[in-house]
Amino acid sequence: MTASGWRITEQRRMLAEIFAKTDAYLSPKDVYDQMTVSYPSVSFDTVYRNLRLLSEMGALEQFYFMDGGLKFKCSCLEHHHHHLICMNCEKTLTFDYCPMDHSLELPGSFKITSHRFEIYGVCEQCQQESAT
Amino acid sequence: MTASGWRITEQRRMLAEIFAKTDAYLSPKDVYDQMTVSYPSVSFDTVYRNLRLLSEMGALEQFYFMDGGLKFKCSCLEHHHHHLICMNCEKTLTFDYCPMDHSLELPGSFKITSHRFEIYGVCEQCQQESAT
DNA sequence: CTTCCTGCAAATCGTTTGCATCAGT
DNA sequence: ACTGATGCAAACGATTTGCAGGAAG
Repeated sequence: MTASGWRITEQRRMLAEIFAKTDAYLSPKDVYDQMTVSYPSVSFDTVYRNLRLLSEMGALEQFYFMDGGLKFKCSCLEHHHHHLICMNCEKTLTFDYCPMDHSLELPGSFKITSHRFEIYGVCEQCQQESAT
Repeated sequence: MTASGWRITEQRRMLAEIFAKTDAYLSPKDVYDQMTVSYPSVSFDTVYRNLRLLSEMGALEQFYFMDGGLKFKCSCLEHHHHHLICMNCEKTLTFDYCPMDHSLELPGSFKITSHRFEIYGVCEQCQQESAT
């Protein structure tokens, strides 16, 4: 997976494992916190460097939340899709509906290059937990 | 406009004018730069304070771009709508289509609280200018 | 053994806060 | 005059950079 020209270090292997295990968006701090559990000596900048490296390689999706906070998520495989994002646990669910597939009536000759569509809310699990 | 309990200062009047004149998203720095032209002594924190104040009052829409950068825009009147955003000049066009009006097939019992839909590209004017 | 990666410390950027002074009412 | 707003400087959090030592190939 990381074997495309880059060295496989323990830190990178650990990073990959963390993202393989979750379908949530993680902030650099989330990742750092998880890393330090089993590897207390990692430094914050190594986390940053490797997150950036992995997202430039395309292994991670990088993304800024509603509140401007930076997050990363495993981008494994994946065709075009959008996300449901739980505001509580920040796990994501994907769905295939894309508003761009529909004939939007857009003002004049605007050249479209990209779009962004996300739905925010509370996932089933978090609803149950908060109901207790 | 600002007369709902707050003092009308020259800085605030100027802020309002800047936003009244444009339909672009402006970063705090954009605003600051425009303010200093005719009022060189404003401070950055006053800009921040008033931007925050005006968006809490609902006069400005606050928003984090694709790149995580904070932006503001006049929210005058306005019913529910979404934006076309020019990546070049950051002006915005609004349109009424909303993907949430359509029956999306979403996974299970996710409780939706909000959504975000934006289209990015290049506006007509910027296309013409770059064509020269 | 060489090169890349790491950890540390310091730099930077955007934003916020505390405080004394100044301006609006 | 009173109170809230401003400007300054310093604090702050998140992210980036330079550099010397350490590990992967």
